[in-house]
Amino acid sequence: MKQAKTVKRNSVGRTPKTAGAFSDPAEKRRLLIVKKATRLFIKKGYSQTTMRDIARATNINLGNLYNYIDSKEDILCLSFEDYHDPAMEWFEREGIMKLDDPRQQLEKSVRRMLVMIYDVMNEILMMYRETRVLPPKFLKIVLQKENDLISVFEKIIAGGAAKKVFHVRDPFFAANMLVFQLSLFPLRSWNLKKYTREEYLDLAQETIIKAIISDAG
Amino acid sequence: MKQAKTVKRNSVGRTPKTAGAFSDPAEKRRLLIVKKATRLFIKKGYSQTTMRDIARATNINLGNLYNYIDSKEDILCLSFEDYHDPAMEWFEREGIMKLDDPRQQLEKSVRRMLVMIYDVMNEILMMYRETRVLPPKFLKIVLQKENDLISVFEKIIAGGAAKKVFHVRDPFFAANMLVFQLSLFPLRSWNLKKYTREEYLDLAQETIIKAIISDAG
Amino acid sequence: MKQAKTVKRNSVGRTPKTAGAFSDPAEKRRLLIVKKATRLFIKKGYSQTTMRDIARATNINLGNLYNYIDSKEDILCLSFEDYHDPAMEWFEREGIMKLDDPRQQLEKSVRRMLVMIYDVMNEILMMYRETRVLPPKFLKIVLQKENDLISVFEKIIAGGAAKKVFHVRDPFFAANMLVFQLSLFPLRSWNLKKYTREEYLDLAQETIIKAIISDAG
Amino acid sequence: MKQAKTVKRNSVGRTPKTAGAFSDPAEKRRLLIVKKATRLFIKKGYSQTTMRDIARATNINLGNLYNYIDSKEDILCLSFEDYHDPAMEWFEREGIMKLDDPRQQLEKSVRRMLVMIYDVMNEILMMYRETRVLPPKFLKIVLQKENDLISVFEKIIAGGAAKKVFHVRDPFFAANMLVFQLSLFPLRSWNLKKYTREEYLDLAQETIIKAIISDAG
DNA sequence: GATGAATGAGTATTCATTCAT
DNA sequence: GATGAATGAATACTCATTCAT
Repeated sequence: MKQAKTVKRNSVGRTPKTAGAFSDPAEKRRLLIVKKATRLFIKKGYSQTTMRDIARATNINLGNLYNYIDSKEDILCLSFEDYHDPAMEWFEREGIMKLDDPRQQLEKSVRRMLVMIYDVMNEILMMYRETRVLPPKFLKIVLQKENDLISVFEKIIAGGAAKKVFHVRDPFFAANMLVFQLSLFPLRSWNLKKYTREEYLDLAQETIIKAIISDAG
Repeated sequence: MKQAKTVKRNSVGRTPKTAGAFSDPAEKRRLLIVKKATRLFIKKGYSQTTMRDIARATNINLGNLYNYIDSKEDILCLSFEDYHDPAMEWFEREGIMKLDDPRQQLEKSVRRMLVMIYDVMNEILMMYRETRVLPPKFLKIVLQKENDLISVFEKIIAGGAAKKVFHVRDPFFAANMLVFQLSLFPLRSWNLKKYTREEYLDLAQETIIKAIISDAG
Repeated sequence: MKQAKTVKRNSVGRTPKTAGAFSDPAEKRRLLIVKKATRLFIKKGYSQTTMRDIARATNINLGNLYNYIDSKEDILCLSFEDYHDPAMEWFEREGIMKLDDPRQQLEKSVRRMLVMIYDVMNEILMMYRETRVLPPKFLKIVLQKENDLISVFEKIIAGGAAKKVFHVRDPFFAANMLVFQLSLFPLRSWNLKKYTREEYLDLAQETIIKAIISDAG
Repeated sequence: MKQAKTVKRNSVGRTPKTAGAFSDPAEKRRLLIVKKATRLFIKKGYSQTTMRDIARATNINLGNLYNYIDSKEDILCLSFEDYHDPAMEWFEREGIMKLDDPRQQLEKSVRRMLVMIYDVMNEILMMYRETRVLPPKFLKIVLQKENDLISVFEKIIAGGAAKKVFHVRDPFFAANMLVFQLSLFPLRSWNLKKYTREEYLDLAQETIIKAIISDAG
């Protein structure tokens, strides 16, 4: 919040991801911090996690921590990053948007997203909870990424509707609801414990897709 | 060392709601505190809201505040209360469970819940975010109330399925998804601003119900 | 500490003890306060006892309390009073100082003091502990009263020494030690629990007197 | 929620006293805190001494204080420690218990204890006053140490009684009284100011011992 | 005299962040 | 880069005392 400091403050605006990024020991250290801190944020909440907690968890001296990150808030921002990118990359990689069959397109996408989200459910929950703490500038970026995912689904739905395979009145709204439904598990896991991972995935997929496909009304 | 306080500690054990409750000026004051504090929790988050903030917002002296509430946590608990009860009361009052037509039953219920939730969206969002801060004992109560609502919808869905009006594989899961979908607006309002209240309500209702009724798969 | 307020502030300088003192309902109330507060001071210590505690214990409204006493400190002062007077009165009443036999004089006095102190041991302990809180002016009075008792014993001892019945080098010192020894039980009761009241009284009396009488050295 | 602190919490469990303890600058700092705080406790009482007072007195920043101690109570506990150990160590070192002559044994012991107590009279007084504040667990330890001293004297007295040198009915009681008498000066110094240190020591020693030795009754 | 709400200064403790070494 | 002590502002909560009714 303070000010653009020196150089380090690439955190929010960063994503260097140059080839050498992971061989950079400083980057590696930063990653460790974010990972451990995220675990703590998940367990105790952002506000209740102290820098001392993070120092202890990472085995990095409290003062030294600040050689890698700028502020506690900074860690949260770094923690938020990268949770959408893998999703978008998967769409790219799998060439989903080039599929002809809308139904297959939808099914594959929904299944994949459900799986990805299920596996990082704790992080998702944390994000829902701690979003408010984000600095506005960073919040915008996060919301934009969320929007990107919604746009992808909007396209898929609109495409299927054009081909009369899907029956939705408003593709944008449907995409919003769909993406929201993907988070059912992270936000309600306390009530869904009786299902196995596979049971959940099947049920969720079926329920989500039915609303797009069916023409009942 | 503490001491058995006085009676005040009705917070977790429920507000009395006796006929005279609202004529009790102390009760009124407590209500004011909770209301103003809730606004602050919504705006800044629970942890970031200080007791001084609350004192300022209520125009009640900081020390005096503690004549009405026991602790900051206490205020949060009081704030959580009463958000589910109106829902359950409505079901009772309207005799929803006695309706014969499952479709009508479902439509009326979903519409009503969407409306109620839309109108307290900020409070709902706050609850999603601050749940972790709740003392375990109180958390249990809150989750139980949430469960009550799910149970009602589970009954409606199971009833309609028995009559072959609805087509769902797992009524419990469907009820969970349905109740979750009701919160679409509070949790994603930032992306749904382009819809008017009525537009949103119609779209949401249609989308939610379609997944229950349709037999496509 | 504040100031000599109105009239009420007779507390420290008081001892009205007029015939009507106890029929004065205000005085009665004050007495109740002091008695109950003393109990609390004994149990929890002066600093740890709050005015709210005292209000609860006396069933007198917190604000109303201040119609009878001036301050918390005031209560402590009132509590200190009157613990020496009964002792001095006993000496007067019994005509101890007029006895001829120094040994009998000493024995009767020591026994009586031991009994009196044993029966208010908690109050004595409290006084040892909370003396520091007393306002200097009042402290002086208390110490003076303590001194009065020492003086009485000094006279008895000096008298016995003159008659060659007692063998002490320094009657003033001996009196100091004697009066101090009287408080053995209040200050060390945790280690003397195995004695009955009578056992303790006998042992203490014997030990105290032996040091005065004997000529061994 | 707390967290297992670090190692610091050796307070109740005793200071390590390893050879290097005093070269440890942190230990030195802690010692400074305890020493300065003890002075304040003596002067103003524990409850009336604030952490800010202690910070000011030690010239250590208020927050920084907590890098060395865990709580205010912790300081009091640390302050209580070590006041009995030197006594017991002296008995060991001087081989007092191995002396044959009970009278010499008693005289040396009483003299030494009187001296030691005289020189820390303020601390002793403080302990009498603030004992109540101690956490029960720690209180037990303190009382045990007190008991150790009493036991030593009990042995000496019993030994002398067996040899018909001392004449006491109940060695345990006599030891209790004796140890109590040792504290005459700390608790009554306000009335003994007219004696020099040596005068006091001589008088006290004589008085205490006479009660043990003499067979008058 | 009785009530209970109000006041405001104070309390121990915490914590993100900085800095000298 | 690493260390751990230092900083100072903040935090929830308390309490003796006052005051309007």
